[in-house]
Amino acid sequence: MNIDFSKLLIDWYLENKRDLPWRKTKNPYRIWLSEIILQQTQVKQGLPYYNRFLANYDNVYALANAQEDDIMKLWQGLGYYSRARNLHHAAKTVVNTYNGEFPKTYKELLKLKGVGDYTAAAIASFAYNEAVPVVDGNVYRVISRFFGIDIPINSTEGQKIFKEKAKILLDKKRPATHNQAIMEFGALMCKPKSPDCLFCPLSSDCVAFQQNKIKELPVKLKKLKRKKRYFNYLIFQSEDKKWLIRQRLQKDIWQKLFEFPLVESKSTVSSLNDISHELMDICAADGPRFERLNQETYKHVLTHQDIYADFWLIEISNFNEFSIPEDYVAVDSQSIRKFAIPILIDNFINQHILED
DNA sequence: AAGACGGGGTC
DNA sequence: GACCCAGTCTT
Repeated sequence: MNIDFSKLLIDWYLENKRDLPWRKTKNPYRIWLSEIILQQTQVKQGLPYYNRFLANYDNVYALANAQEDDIMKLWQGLGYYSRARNLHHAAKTVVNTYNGEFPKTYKELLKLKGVGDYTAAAIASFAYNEAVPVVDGNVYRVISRFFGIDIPINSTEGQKIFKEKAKILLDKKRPATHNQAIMEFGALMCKPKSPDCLFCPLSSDCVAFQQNKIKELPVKLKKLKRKKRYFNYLIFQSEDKKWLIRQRLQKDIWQKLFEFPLVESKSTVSSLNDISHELMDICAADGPRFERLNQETYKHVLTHQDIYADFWLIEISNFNEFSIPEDYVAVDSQSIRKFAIPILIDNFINQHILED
């Protein structure tokens, strides 16, 4: 049965697989890079980032020697920015601790920052053909449906059950191909919505298909408390059209990205009188002119929060007249492009050409 | 064991 | 609006 399952999967895979660059190499650096980028990210979204990273950082030494801010800039727009920070950290580990050679086993790979259970198994099997099963969202779905398992895939018990199952199913003779196959199968055939069961090579033995439970499986616990946050960005603009930005360093969203001076409020505010900021005290004590630049409040949706953002213009003669704290950087419409910024800010800049 | 962490795509 | 995506780390 295991052999049948894997053989059918692999036969299907060899006929139907997509042509993806990280499948053409055994280079652990490239495989690792692709796996980090593809965490919680669709191939279509990650592919251009993979190519850009490789064009800029051809090998682990180049990446380890890079400036973190440059890596963040290259990562801009991909989300889950801890991946980029951990990527850099792990690159330095490989260079400094492993003498530039990637660890060659699942167990050792697991020690790298940002490399968890899935990614360690992916690298170990793809690059070194180690017989360890990958268990990602696709694998959970395929196994859940094929065996008709309705234990929640994101429960502790579910994780254990599905990982055991994946291990039993693995074709130990060709783990790399098997792992690629089951994930590709989940991505292209056994999709979350409207899977192609009529063309599925496994449908005759698929419990979910036979019992008409495709729509019910897999089961997933949903526990998402969303909160609303209200951001008021202050665009301090000098007469020579420069703006102040600052890096986010607190333990919060967008860590290490840059943004305009920010005041968070309990709800949307109708004027700047309702908020205060250190820079307003420093630069604009005598009631400066200000206006709201955006017509509609921006709504930016994240996993755990909805952000409502307004942008306020505060015109200043010249930053040199004031003692601006050192963590602020003055940029113009060109130089701000060098900094990693959240997509929300990027959208705003693109929609409001604040130049002449 | 539960929360936090982005942005894009689909239905 | 709800769900999903080649998950991991922190608390």
